[in-house]
Amino acid sequence: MKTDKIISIAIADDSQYIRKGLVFTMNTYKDIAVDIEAEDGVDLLEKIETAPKLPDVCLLDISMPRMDGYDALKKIKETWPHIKVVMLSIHYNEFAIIRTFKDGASAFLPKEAAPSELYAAITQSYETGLYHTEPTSTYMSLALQNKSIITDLTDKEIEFLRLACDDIHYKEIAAKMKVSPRTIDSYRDSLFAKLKVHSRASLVLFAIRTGIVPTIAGGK
Amino acid sequence: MKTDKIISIAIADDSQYIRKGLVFTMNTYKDIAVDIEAEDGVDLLEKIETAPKLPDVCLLDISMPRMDGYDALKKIKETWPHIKVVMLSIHYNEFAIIRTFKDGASAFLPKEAAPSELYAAITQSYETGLYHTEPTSTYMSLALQNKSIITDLTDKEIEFLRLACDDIHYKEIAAKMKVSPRTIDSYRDSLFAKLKVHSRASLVLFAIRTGIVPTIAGGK
DNA sequence: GTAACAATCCGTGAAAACACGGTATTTCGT
DNA sequence: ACGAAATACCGTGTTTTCACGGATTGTTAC
Repeated sequence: MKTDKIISIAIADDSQYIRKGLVFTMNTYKDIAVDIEAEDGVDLLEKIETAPKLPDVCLLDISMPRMDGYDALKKIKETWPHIKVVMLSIHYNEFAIIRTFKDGASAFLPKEAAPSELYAAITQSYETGLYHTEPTSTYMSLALQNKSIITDLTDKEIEFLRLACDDIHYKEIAAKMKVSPRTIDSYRDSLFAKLKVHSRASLVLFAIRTGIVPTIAGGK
Repeated sequence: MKTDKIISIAIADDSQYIRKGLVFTMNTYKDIAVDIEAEDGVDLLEKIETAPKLPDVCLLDISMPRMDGYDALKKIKETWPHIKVVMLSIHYNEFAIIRTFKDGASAFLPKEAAPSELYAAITQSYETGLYHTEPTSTYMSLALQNKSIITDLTDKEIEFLRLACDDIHYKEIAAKMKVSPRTIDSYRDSLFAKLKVHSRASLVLFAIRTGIVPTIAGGK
């Protein structure tokens, strides 16, 4: 490595066994030290605030209770823009990748990434602020050219999406969102167009696969 | 412990970091030895077959590529009925629990279970063949009294369920299953009744939350 | 100030999904 | 060999979902 500094990292993941595995793996690298372990976004932010010194890089999962990785990333980059964030998630798809890079992530790896790739992502993010792999750079350039499947989703669309993942009719969603059922049709139609799907079942799949709605009930 | 024998266990989970965390955790107990590590059901069965001696207990995840935990459990109990199986999964719900106990599982723990509970489940499964916790024994007695939400799902219903988790109409599912669209209606209606839901969106949620359909696309 | 764009809202008709109420056929215990 | 129960199958009508085309408001760019 260019520098002999020891990179201080924080790890946030709700599974204690994954945390243990990651800490164990990272500790095999001499120039990396795991200084913070957190089990969700809220926990992570608290621990960063009270730590004697800020971490250089955060390793973030997406699906976590209380505060998920999307929101934690946003907060971190707002508060400490120089902290680099490496996403590490099972939700490895176009939407999640574009969304997190837009919010300032430095890298995005799938959860099955090899330790050596994780190490490369952390050190390069620390040194240059960015680490791209084949899928992530492809998605990014498509997004820049507006050729991406997915453009931004609005807050209303995300709210609708969450409510659509339940055993209720659009009429009831309209009541909960306090808008007309016709407006719900519009949210749905615009989501269909953006995601290139044609059924509510597909919306549910999208919501779960991106982590917008938790896999397990009552998670978020 | 009653016995001073060292319990030989096998671990199957598709995440290398979870495997590492579990091995690390289990190795802190003197009377447990992790002798087999596998990344999916197929891998596990191969390794059990070629091992110098059979494991006493298997620790099984549900969602894995190639062969999932449901099928791996079935194969193990068919081939080596005396091997005890402890399920350890994020899919901790009534359906998954009842289904795996019917197929001969000895215990079912959620993925966030503490190491001490995991240890208790393994040792007690080894000694008595069963380890129940509050949720699992409640679900089991409800199932015995036929008061359970979910009775068994037929093979056709599960096949339909998998196909329903896609952006296609029932008509196309009927074509793929080579039955009339009316028959598809029946599969759907009987699933609605068994699961007490009223929409296809809910079927998708059920399929993902039980692990019948993988969270990530193209997984199984 | 207005063109361009995005977000919100809406009417209508066609298509799909869903509810209800059935009939064969098979399986299984006795 | 029999009835009970589970499975596979189907017709019809209602409700919901979806597609298409359009109107209104608010924001930004110049």
